Amino acid sequence: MGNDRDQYSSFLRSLDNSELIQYINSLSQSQSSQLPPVLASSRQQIIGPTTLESEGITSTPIKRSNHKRDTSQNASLISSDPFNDDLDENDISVRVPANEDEPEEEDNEDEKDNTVGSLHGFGDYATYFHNKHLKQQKLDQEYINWDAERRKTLNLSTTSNTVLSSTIFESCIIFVNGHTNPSINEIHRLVILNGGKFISYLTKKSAATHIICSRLTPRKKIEFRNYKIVKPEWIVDCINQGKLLDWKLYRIIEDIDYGQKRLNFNNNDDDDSNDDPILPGQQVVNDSDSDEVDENQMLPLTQPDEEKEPNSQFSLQDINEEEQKDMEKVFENSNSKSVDAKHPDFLKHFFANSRLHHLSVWKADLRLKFLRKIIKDQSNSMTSKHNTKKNNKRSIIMHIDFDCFFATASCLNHPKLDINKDPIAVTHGLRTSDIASCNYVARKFGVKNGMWVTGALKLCPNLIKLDYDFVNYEKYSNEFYNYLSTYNDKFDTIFPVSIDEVLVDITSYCEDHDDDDLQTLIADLCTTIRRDIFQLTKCTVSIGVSYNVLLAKLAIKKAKPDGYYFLHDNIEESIKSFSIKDLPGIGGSIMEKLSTMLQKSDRILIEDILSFSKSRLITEFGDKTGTKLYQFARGIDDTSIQIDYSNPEAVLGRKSVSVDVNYGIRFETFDHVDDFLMRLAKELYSRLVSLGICGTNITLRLARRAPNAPVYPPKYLGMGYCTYVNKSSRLGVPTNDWGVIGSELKALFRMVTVPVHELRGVSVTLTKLQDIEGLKNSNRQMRLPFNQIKLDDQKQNQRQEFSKVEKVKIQPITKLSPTKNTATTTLFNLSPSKRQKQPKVSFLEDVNNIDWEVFDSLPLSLKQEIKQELQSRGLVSYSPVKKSRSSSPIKGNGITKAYMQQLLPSQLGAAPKYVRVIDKGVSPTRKRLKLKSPSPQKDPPPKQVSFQDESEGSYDSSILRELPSSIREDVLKDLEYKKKIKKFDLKPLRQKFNTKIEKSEVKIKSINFEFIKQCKSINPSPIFINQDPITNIIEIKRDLKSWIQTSIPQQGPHEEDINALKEYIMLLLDQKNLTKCLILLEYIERVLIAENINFEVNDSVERSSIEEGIKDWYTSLLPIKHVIIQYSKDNNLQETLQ
DNA sequence: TCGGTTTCCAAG
DNA sequence: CATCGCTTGGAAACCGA
Ligand SMILES: Nc1ccn([C@H]2C[C@H](O)[C@@H](COP(=O)(O)OP(=O)(O)OP(=O)(O)O)O2)c(=O)n1
Ligand SMILES: [Mg+2]
Ligand SMILES: [Mg+2]
Repeated sequence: MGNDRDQYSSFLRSLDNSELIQYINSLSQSQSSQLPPVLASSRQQIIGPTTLESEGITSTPIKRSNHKRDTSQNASLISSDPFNDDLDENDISVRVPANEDEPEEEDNEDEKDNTVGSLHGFGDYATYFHNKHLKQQKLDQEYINWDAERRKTLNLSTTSNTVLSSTIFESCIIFVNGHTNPSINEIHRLVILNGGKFISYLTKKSAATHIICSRLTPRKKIEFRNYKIVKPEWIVDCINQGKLLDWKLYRIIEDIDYGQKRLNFNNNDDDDSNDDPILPGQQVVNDSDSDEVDENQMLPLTQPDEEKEPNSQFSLQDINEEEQKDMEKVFENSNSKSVDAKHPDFLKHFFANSRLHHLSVWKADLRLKFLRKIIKDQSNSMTSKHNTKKNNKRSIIMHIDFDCFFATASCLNHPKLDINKDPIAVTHGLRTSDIASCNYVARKFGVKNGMWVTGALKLCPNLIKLDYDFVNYEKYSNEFYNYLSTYNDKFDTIFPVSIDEVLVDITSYCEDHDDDDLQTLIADLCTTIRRDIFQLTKCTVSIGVSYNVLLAKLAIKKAKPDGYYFLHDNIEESIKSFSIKDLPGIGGSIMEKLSTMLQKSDRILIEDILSFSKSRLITEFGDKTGTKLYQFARGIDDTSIQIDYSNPEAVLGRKSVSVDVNYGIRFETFDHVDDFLMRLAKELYSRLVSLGICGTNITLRLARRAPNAPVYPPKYLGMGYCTYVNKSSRLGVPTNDWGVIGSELKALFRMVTVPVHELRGVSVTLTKLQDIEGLKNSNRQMRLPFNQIKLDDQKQNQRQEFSKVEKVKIQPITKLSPTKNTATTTLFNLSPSKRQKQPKVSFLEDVNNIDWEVFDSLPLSLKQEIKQELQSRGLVSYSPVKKSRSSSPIKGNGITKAYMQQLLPSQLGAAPKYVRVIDKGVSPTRKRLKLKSPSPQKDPPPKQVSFQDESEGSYDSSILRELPSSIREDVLKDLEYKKKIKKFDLKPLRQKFNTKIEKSEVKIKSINFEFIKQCKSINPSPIFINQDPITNIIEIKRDLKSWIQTSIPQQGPHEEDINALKEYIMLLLDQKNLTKCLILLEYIERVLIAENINFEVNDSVERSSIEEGIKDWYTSLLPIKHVIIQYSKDNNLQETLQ
């Protein structure tokens, strides 16, 4: 099936835009005669329940029966379809809902997937490919004939041309993969002119004899392992020498195969390692011990509860609130059994208890503080000591880290326990719960951080489990960092690594000290620091010191627990016995690979990899990783923690913001997912606001239950073993608007087609970040993009709301589909006899609209492919990348590179209030954390720092939408605003429209293979009469739409623009492309109507302006319509243009 | 070969 | 009952042209 899928996507790729649209259209057409029959047979998808489900509709029996009626109607309509077999099969597979009264069926999803998937397995595609294939062969033959003809007429001397007609490749079927030289078109030409067959798709039936390619990715290597794969030179040489040369001389694959091992290896990691720890040391624990285990673990477990109250020294209110919430939670739990991500407060609850979340937030906060300090220092004293530091001197790095931090800290809540004697671990649960930190007593048994409790208990049955105490962790850490800050003047850099660890550059501190001197100096320093921190926190830290970061980290390994170590002489020798895993950046994966390379199953030591050459390591691990391995093994590390003071943000500024949840993800319906995505968007929004940034790129990452993984993973509400899918989209403009983000996320989710019940994890990442300050500055000039975003957003929301709320409305559309289909069909046929007068509604149907309805009901596999294809062409409406690119006039301008979006003039008084409301509701977790923080560094950031200024930075389109209309009116009435649009955007758009026409002219010539173009020019053949040779109808539509949307508020289109459109239409008519004219015109009218609806709710002033614009549009269209009608009359065609 | 996107890995 | 498997960044792999 994977192969089939590849073929299908390459089929999709092979279509030009018009063809692709036609194809998608055809999926909804019961009697498309223009397109391969296979397409018509796909029509059955219309009736699937997916549309309803995917839009979150609880379908009513009435509606469903309507669907059924449609089905039978369609089936009977096309009973003459030559591919009736398929149809019957489809009809059989149509589920007869036994209990139509049940609005939601979860298994529905399953069934639909299976039946539709298998149904669509391949029969249909194969048929299509076959037809396509035949067509290609026919074209090839025609070209050969034409070429022969050409030679004859031109009396071409055969000697001057290496391309001779011959039969060299008579027995060959050639397929080209990827980029080649000569190009695929050239190879195509060469092959068919020399007797060979050329195929564009690798179907099973028409297996190629040879595959031509220059470079193979590992994956393709596996895919093509049964083919003869040769370099392009083979073709050229064969022709030059006039005979078929041995392909083996041109093979591209050496006999070595790396691919497989990696694959297996990847399958092995993850959960299994947790379940069955294969650890060195004491593993011999009998099951008979388990009785004791229970006793031991129950006893200490009760202790944390007794001592919960002492924590409440901070912000009593918060604690009380939290307890209240917890009570509610418990109450709700008892009712609904479980709190998973469906619960509205899940995020808050989850993050409040997630250690990893805390670690991440802490780390980010520390980094931010650090960055601010740097900036402050820099502006305070330009002649900083850092500039005078000697670079040639070897640096000295100190690594300070708390010993088993969580364990130690939690243990302080339990005076009866001895951290040095009792085996202690911090964890939530009893069995499949992670151990965040275990003390060194437990580690002697082989217990490790990150291990599951069950695994740890096997190693250390007496393990004592303690609760988390995030508040105290933070407190101790603050003591730690505050203490270190007293060394600010002495140390070069104090770089925060995490809540419990720092890297310190003490090069200057150690300056002017000889070796002996240096050792005592460092010993004193370490002793002092360790003593002081212990006094402050009652927690022990260890310190490692050496000449670079790598060695410092290795040194601390030796120092722990509760010690320090200065690794200074005989370095290469003394690091030999470290495990590979001790090297920073070398984890389980690399270690596994090394162990297979070395055929060594136990611990890999540094000395083991000294034998590998640098080049060997690079070929195995890649450029950087290989080099790093090689150098690390020799104690070499050029990682610097020195800050580039001229541009601190380059190193320290964050590059992405994300919200991940891979726990508790259990959804049944699309509604659940949509709601959750919205909540994620809001969470993201609140983080963005508090950071004062916006982002341009959004990525949705989904974890899906792996095929072989159990539905219920070992860990309660855990994710289990998963496969992952990423999908990203460029928003075109920076935003922090949760409405925009949420809509985009929903759209992305629909693209990746992970069944809702298989979902185990969701994460959202925003990248291409920009400071909100910078955006505000260019605000005035750049309102248009914002306007577009808003419209896009509205449109998307409208689609959702539309189907969700207004069931009545959706029904006519569904019912209309047969009617509309005939309308569309006539467009393609241009057959007057078939034409009938259509009600206006159906006439205004459009690919972008109908098809989404139909599209949503397609089988997931199909949907995915088509979506991908659409998006990769930038055709999908919810991926407005091209539009924003093309219509953004200031793009690329160095200073104002931030083009504006959501910011409104800051004199709008009411907005900030609104912002705060949103802010509060949206980010409770974060807020709470901040409040609780006993940090004394809460003072407002220095003026120089460009972050912050939350209240002002939060104008965005979601806010605009909900602003009182009076304010919105002010915005939209703003004359300057409109002028700007005219000035900055309309003209470029008009230019663009003109170039579009030019481009389409060019494209006509180059749209297919070169030989076809030649073929066409000599003999205007009818080959393409049914195809639309003019490029990119959707692109044009896209431009049309933005043109319409921007021009409506300006009381209609500019005259020149209309003229351009008219010329374009006439050009199309010249090419006898009435079809496209009609499509475009229909589209314009449809957009106008849609815009009309969009503004329906607005107040009267704005309303009248809009109406005026729309009216002007209709007026402006009249001449164009006239042109078309005239053309129709001239050609004896009736049209239904009104 | 190049640039954009997706996948993988690591760390705390 | 359980359990709270995040977040960021770098690098490799992939992919299309
Ligand atoms: N997989 C992990 C790793 C760490 N942590 C938390 C708990 C640790 O206490 C804290 C600090 O991480 P360290 O790597 O510093 O580990 P410890 O401080 O626990 O032990 P060590 O003595 O090795 O530093 O981060 C966690 O929750 N999960
Ligand atoms: Mg530690
Ligand atoms: Mg640490």
